[in-house]
Formats: sequence, C-alpha cells, structure tokens
Amino acid sequence: MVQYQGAKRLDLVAGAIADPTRRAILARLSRGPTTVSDVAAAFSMTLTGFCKHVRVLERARLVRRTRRGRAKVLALSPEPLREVAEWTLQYEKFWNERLDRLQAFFEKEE
Amino acid sequence: MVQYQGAKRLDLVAGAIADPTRRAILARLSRGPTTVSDVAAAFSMTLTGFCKHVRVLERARLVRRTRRGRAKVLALSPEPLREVAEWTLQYEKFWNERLDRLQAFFEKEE
DNA sequence: CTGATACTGAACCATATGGTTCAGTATCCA
DNA sequence: TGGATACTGAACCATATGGTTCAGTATCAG
Repeated sequence: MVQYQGAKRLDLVAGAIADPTRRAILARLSRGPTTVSDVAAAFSMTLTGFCKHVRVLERARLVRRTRRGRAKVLALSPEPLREVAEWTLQYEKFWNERLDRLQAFFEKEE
Repeated sequence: MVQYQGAKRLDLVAGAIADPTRRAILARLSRGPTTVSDVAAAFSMTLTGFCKHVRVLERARLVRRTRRGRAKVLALSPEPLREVAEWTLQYEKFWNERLDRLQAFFEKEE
C-alpha cells in the first residue's frame, strides 16, 4: 500500500490511541503536565513498561517530555488528535444521513 | 489496565483505522457497497491477505459482509467512527485554546 | 563523596499482526 | 455433472507489540 501525505502519521496516532492505558495517560495529562512517576502510579505495571507507552505517545507526538531535575515532566500535545478527528469527520455524513439506502440494501439481500 | 465502558470497542476501531490499507478500503466503500474482489483489485496483495483486513474491519463493525451469489458484498458501517470522533473531540478545547500556558511551561523549562 | 530517587536502555519472552501459499467450500454457467 | 469463479480457513513466517527483569545514567540530599 502506498503511503499518502500524512498517512504514516495517522497510523502512528490511531495506533497510539488504540490502547486503554495510553488513552488513560492522555486523560490524566489533560488535567495538566506532571511527572512520569506520578502518572505511572495509577497503573499496575512496571515503570519500564509504562515508559514504553510514553514512548509510543511521544512518537505519535501526543506527549512531550522535558527534564525537570531528575524527574521528567509529561505534557499533552493534542494537535495530532485533530487530524484523527478530521479524518473520522469525513464520514460524518454517512452516520448522520438516514440509513434508508443501506437498510434497503440489506433487506433486499435477506 | 481495567477496561471501561466501550473501551474495548475503541481499541478495535482505532486499531482498525491505524492502517492505510484499511482506511483505503473504507474510502472505497464510502462510494457505495461492492464486492470483495472489486475492492481487492486496487491492492497489490493476495486475496487472502486482503480478506484478513476485511476481517479486522468487520470485527470493529466498520464493514458488513453479505453474500450475493458466489460473491460477497462489502458495505460501510460508519457508526463506530462516530465514537472515535467523539473521543478525539473531547480534546478539541486543548488544540483550540491558546497555547500560552503550555508555551510558558516549555519556555520556563529551557 | 555517598546513597537514594527517577527514569531509561538492553535483552528477553509471549502473543498479535500482516503477509504468504495451499487447500477447501459455495455458487454460477454450459 | 463438471468446470470456473469467488471467496475463506489453516498453517506458516517475519516482524511488531506489550510486558518483564536487570543494569545503567542523571540528579538531588546530606
């Protein structure tokens, strides 16, 4: 499959949010930046395992990581979610439109 | 990680759209229902491989498959995308709001 | 300087994903 | 009935993902 403009980024972002742990991290960070350990405390997982999730979010540019002393602070970087929203909203007309045509199609099939 | 309401479905749907082949399938089906072979013709992949992608989309309830003679017709089922749109739009305020606070934060760090 | 804190990288493991080939089922057509 | 058409399942393979442990680096506190 050929990769069009921004397709790889959508792969990364959609893949990143396809995991409940990572969505929970984003939800936590939406309440403000905080340290790795502080976010990690909510999960029953090793810190190393947690860091891997952070790495996935960082590669998708959904979080930024900066050093503050010996801690690292995570901050939400929500812009890539906009791209996902825009992609899904391309299909808005399909879930909004009356489903007569589709229903008729399936009734005909059965 | 505990799975909250609908979380597993979001996993499936976000995972399904995290692949350019599958997004292309959805784009094709947005122009109307058609057969497996017809959609598959656009991809340089075996039919078996293609079917696996269809299976992923079907498990995420993004396509429906019905038999018509010896062919099977695929149709877009866009409702699950609405859930993804709604999830991402929770973060709309973050990409819409002025980034003063965040920028100030990073400037302070550097 | 020393030790504790806060990560992070490397290696490893089990399972999932994305592809293949080959064989099988279901339907249409002559 | 007997092909040809249109998938689909099973087995296999390579790589990716999500977790672990253990060892290492960087910073702070005394």
